Amino acid sequence: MGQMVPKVRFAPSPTGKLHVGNLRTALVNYLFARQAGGTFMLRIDDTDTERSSAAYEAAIRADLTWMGMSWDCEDRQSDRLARYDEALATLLQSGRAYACYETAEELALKRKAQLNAGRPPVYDRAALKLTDEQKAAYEAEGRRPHYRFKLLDEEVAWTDLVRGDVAYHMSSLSDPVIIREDGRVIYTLASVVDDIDHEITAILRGEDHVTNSAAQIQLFEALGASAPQMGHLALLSGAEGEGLSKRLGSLSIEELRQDGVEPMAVASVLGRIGTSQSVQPLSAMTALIDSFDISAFGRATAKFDPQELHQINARIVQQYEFDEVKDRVQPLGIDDAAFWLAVRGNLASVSDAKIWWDVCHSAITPVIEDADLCQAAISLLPSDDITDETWKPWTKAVADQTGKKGRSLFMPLRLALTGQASGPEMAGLLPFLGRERIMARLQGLNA
RNA sequence: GUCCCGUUCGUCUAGUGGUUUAGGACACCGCCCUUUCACGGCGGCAACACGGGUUCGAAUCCCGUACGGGAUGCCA
Repeated sequence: MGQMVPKVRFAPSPTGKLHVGNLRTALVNYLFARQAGGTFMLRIDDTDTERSSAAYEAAIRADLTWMGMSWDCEDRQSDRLARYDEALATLLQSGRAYACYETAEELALKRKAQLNAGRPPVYDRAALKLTDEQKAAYEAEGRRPHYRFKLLDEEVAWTDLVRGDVAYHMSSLSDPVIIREDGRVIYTLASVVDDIDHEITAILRGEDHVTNSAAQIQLFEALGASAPQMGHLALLSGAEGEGLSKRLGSLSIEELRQDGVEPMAVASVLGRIGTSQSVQPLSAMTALIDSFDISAFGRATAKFDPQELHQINARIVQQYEFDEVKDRVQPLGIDDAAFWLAVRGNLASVSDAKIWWDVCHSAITPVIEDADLCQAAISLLPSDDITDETWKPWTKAVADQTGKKGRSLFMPLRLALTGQASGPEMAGLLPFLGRERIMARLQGLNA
């Protein structure tokens, strides 16, 4: 079993945008498959037709593609409805599924009553006792049945890929509804049927699914299959410890992308957070794949800090060669490898290069902190071509003449030449400024 | 309410009864390097949620408490 080639799936429901919690699940599945030379499948879980939309599905695909996570095959639940009907028939025949006629309101009422009585809100299986006459009467009334899967009252145990031995008593669980009153299948059933048909070997998902998994293990067995391996990742929380995975709006991947976050920064953080491996800026997915280890994931909720993401991002950006960002900076008007090299060390995002491009190519308002020093600099600027060799002798000469050194020598020049207190190495920036701007800015002129 | 799960430096964690003055990474602070910032090098600060118990000995085992998370849907 340990030698089998894994086949895993990421099964989003297209009812919202991907957020960091979702994407982490996808990434873990992807890495798990890729490391073992297995198969990574994308499955669209669109059984909830009311909430699903094509736009969300497109957004999910776009996010995965942007991340560089390719999938080997895909399927969608809405294309497989006939298979779910067959599964229901099988279950009905073996007595593991049964028709129910309560309305949603009646069930809500029952739950409330149980809660008030201090009992767990478990479905009482009243429908199991219905006679054929009673069922006929409901049907005559216009009620359509929904179907539940009959849980076996026993302990379900499995060895979880991340949590180790897990055991769950089914007594506090309701028989899950698997087919709605209107005939549409519910995820609980559809997912199991798909996993069987697609021969999924491991299900890696969030810890919010543990009770689902317990029930679904019985479903696998009732359908004549054995359950795949299960792995339940601890959820991520925000800085305040609040749950993240169910918060649709928070930290969408689309948003991160718009903020200039690199896909590998996202992968570097999400692939390592909550594990015993340290988060470090990895510039290639292969590095993450090679080092992936499902057993390194902890069981405790990990805090996701967007600031850490941005730090990792900056370091990845600073390592890029011009060729790697060419396609993105050219539209900004930047087509100069030397310039990229000169400024990359101070960027937080690729598009920040534009800030320094503008400093070199458009007018700015210089900050004159030490006018005397600037005058000295003007008179001492070498007359030959300005290169990255110019800065050192020039500032040396200014230092000799003015007696200034260190910060008091340096900062006024930086402020005058760039208008900013920090930035890329001045020696490298100087050639791109050009003599004219240098002279003008040292005089305090907008140039 | 009930059922699961979790709780070690600011953060992610190592640690499965003695080898631990609790280790690493990131962050932070300092020094060095660089006549800015960053990078790099060196160093530093900093944690076993609480209370009982078991034991010669507990971060590690047991019980309880607190706090947090998840589940409890004709959502996924």
